[in-house]
Amino acid sequence: MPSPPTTPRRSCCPLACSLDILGDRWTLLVLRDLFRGVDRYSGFTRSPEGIATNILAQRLDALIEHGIAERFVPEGKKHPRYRLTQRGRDLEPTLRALAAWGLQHIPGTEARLAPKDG
Amino acid sequence: MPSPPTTPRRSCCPLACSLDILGDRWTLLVLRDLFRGVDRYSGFTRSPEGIATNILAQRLDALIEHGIAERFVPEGKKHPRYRLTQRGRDLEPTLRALAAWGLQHIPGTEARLAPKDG
DNA sequence: CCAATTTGCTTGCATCTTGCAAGTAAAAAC
DNA sequence: GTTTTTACTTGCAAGATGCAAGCAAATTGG
Repeated sequence: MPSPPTTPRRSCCPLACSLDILGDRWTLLVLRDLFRGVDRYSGFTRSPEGIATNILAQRLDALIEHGIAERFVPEGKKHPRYRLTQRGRDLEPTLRALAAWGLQHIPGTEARLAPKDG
Repeated sequence: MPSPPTTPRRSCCPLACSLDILGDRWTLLVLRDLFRGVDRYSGFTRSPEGIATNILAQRLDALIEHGIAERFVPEGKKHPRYRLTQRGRDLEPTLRALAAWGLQHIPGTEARLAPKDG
């Protein structure tokens, strides 16, 4: 469920609205990690970009609030895990398109997000 | 020609590098306008999101610096115009994917970027 | 079972980025 | 040739980000 718009939206343009949610330097990287199977807080912090923990906490909360990811606690454990929802998985084409562009146009980039399988 | 990385890149991940260039709330909206055929400074400011002029100038400069857009002056005119380069046009799949996601998942959004034609 | 380590955060603060409102000189329109 | 528009720049307040600590609960190791 997308809660009522937290950030007042700038327009009804779907691109603008998407950017209200995803348009910053970190959110899509957290998404990328989720796609790769990272599911624990400490996992995200180990990615090479080195996200600060306060930013990470904030981004995870926002992703959950927007229904893109969810928190869950595995049987018999206490530490929470994170996973994508369907809404989050639907962002795969976006991530692939962006990554493909980077790979093609930015020298020195290397593919990591698996081409077809995870 | 991509000039030597202006912003020190956070990693060699193509997604991260793309986000170093495009990952903010305005850049992709300027791109959207360019795709729609907006080619003048004042045109961008009339989009419903209402970009501030200092941000616009900054973003246009960055897009040009990264070879995504270019400035040109039409015959007999003095005021500059802007257009996408091939590198910029290659971002179309990304814009479409993001817009499609917004359209599908964010209530109250309306399509504008033409489905096939411009 | 108990000590040591890891995890999942929060807090504080300096710095960078945004947003808003004016201001301006050159260009274009009338 | 006077009015309007255009394409910016500047200044400043407010918000976001980055970094380093700090901390209690959870997990690991012996």
